[in-house]
Amino acid sequence: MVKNGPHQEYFQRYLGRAAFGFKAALENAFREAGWEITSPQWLLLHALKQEEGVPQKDLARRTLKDKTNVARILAYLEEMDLIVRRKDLDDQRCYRVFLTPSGRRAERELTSAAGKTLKQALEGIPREQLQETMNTLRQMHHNLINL
Amino acid sequence: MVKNGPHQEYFQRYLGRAAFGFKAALENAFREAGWEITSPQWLLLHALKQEEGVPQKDLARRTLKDKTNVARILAYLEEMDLIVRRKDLDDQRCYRVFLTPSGRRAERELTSAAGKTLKQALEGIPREQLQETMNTLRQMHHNLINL
DNA sequence: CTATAATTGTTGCCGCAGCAACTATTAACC
DNA sequence: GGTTAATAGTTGCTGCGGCAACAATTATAG
Repeated sequence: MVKNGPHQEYFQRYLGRAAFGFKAALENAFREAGWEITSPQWLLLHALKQEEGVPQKDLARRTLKDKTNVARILAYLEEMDLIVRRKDLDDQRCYRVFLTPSGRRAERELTSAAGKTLKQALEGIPREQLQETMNTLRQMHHNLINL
Repeated sequence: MVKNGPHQEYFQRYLGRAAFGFKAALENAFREAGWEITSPQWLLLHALKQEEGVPQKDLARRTLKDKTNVARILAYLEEMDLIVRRKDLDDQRCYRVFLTPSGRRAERELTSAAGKTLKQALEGIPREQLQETMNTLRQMHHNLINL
């Protein structure tokens, strides 16, 4: 505790700054690409691209978001004509969510911009060090879920 | 891009989960310690402990928060009797923010709980790997600020 | 000394996020 | 078949976070 204390406090700070800074950089890149889209909105579009026609519940599970939240973000995306929600005829409780053509275009361009941003963020970091870092983050997440 | 793409996408996911999971674990630990305090609120208390009597502007800079946000969080903390704001007599524009006795006690107990939580989160991760990870996160943040 | 500019903090608006309570629909049980 | 339980989604409330506009105070320029 005495030996590790200071290191740990720095760790916490760096983790927060990296995560937060990346989110900001993402939204800047999106804006420069001509899309006024937030990072949570993009995450939903991205999840939707990988599995279209699913009910909101599944999107929530995939993106680790609250179902309430997913509903509201989808409402925004629907206003922007990036997605559509259609009632499932077999189960009238749930919607089936689809990308519109412009939603598909948005997802493609935004994902491309996100890829470039991530590449810039990781510039100058050796491959093995990156792998090591991912192991750390994964272990950390694993430690936290049983808590 | 083709070779690093998948790694990078995982990186992004792990970073988000680690940061997010830690925040949740923090607030659980706070609750178990008997304090209904959020992690941003604790960060402000912690910053205040290190430098008391400063105007809100300085707290905002130190915690990387918007001044608007600091004002609102301080309002909550003041309602809970953890801090007090007194007008600076020399410069009537700004307040001087102080911890109350129970605020000082809260900061001590919360910081202790946070230290334990961080220790648990980093359990089983070798020292050098942790150092390497911190270097990565620091480099990442550095890459991002000029963007 | 006065007019302008910079600063400190607040308010309003929007968006993300979690929780609890609610409606509507489907499933399960007897 | 009809009551009960489970599920999908929405609404309300609260708190974090950023941005723009604003009032009040101080600093600066002429």
